[in-house]
Amino acid sequence: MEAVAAKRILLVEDEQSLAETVKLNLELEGYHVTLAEDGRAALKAVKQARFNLVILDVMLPEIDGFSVCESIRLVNSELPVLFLTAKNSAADRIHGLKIGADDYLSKPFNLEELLLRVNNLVRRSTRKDGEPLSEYSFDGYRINFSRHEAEVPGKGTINLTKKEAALLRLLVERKNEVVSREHILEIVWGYDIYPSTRTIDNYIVTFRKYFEPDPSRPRYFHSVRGIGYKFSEAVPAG
Amino acid sequence: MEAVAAKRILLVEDEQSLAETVKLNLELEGYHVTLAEDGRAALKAVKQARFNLVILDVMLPEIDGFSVCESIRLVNSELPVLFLTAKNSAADRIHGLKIGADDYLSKPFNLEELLLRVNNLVRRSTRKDGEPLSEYSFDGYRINFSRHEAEVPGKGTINLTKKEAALLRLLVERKNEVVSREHILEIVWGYDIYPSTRTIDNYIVTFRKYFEPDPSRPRYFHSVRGIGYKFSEAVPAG
DNA sequence: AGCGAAATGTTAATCCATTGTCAAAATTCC
DNA sequence: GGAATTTTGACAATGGATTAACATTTCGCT
Repeated sequence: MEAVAAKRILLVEDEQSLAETVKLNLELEGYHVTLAEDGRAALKAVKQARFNLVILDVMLPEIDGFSVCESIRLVNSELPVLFLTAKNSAADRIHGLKIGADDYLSKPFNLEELLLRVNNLVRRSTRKDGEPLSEYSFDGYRINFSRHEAEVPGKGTINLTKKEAALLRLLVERKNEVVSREHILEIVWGYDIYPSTRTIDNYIVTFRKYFEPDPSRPRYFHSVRGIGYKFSEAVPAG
Repeated sequence: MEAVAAKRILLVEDEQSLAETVKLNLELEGYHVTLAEDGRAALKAVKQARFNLVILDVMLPEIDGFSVCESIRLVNSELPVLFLTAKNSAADRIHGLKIGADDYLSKPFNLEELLLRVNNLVRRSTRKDGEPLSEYSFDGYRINFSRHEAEVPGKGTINLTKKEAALLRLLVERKNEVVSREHILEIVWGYDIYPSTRTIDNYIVTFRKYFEPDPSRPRYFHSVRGIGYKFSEAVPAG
């Protein structure tokens, strides 16, 4: 039985004592909490590490919480954001929700309520999607993830290694979507492992060798610069 | 192009006029709304049909909302539940959240806020694999942010780069509003990067090439002199 | 109206971070 | 210990982001 990795929360709050209280309580709930004291630090943190939730104060030095949320949303639409703020007019709440917040709690807040709402958001966002794919076919190729095999017309059967199978499955399960390098690391490698970014590319190279008729002009395994990779079933050749 | 099935909401509220108002507004948002006037009817409805969200009043004849929620949770732990109620003590909210509510809004509530929270809950819970979390369509164009693609009738599919996607998204999210150059720089580029303002124009040029039938006479990407840019869905041609 | 300044449109060229590639090193697994 | 697998590091190649330069439009001003 493997231990479940602690969910990670980015807490953005400049008020020292409040931040400490919240952090402590979240940690008691089993979360791993990173603290950022202003908007700039928050954006930096989001770029560098992977979080399951961001708790954002609105009134921050430097960059306000709303802007931080907007910036996050342009790049990452999945990451749940919870606003925690003294601004409590309906207009503020609506603004927050409109720019992509998932919840909005106003100060002074009840700690237990915060924890419950946090649990909700984290639970919802980390829920597994359906059955893991065990087999997948496209254009005559056939991949069997549980057996770690791939059949390639003309080439015969290829044995996939563990990591190959894991990464391939991830890309196929998210077919047509761009999967970010961060996400790949999170899922295939795990949170606290940081292999050099060359590592991922190497697997892509391998996949291209396996599946691409012309590896230098990929039809299936596309790279999206600055973000990650995308597996897509080929479109009819032009 | 397949039509997306309307999301289904079960609204449990005994107060006639309020129920009607909420129902109407949810329907305007494109939801299919079923109304139940008491807890018993609510439970029956949940058994008979599939819903994407339940909006529950707490004070109900026959069976109160809390009990309804608990019953639902015994059978279905996924179905999002939103409480909508006059009971607004912290204790009530906590109780609601504890027994499995996903959100808790107290009367009197702001209608827009309700709609936003409903959207949130439904969107997150109905996301299936491969379904984009964020897509935007207008006039036959289709922009898919999770794929970083735009479909243009007649031209096929265009790949969007990182910055293109970010800026496009910002403009689209603010459709019909003017977004200032300063704001664009802040949100898309960040706070310590100052590219020449020509840079933004270049992206606009690109967008016009992608989307405008006649790039020199923009219908979608308008510049507002001295301020910034505005994306607007085309109005009927004059 | 006509002029000039300022803002925006447009193109092409440059720069540089990201990715492709491969061989060698490190690690893991029998 | 030896084979398979994974990771790293060096270098090349690529393509997206940015800028510079020039064209055009807009708008205030007389």
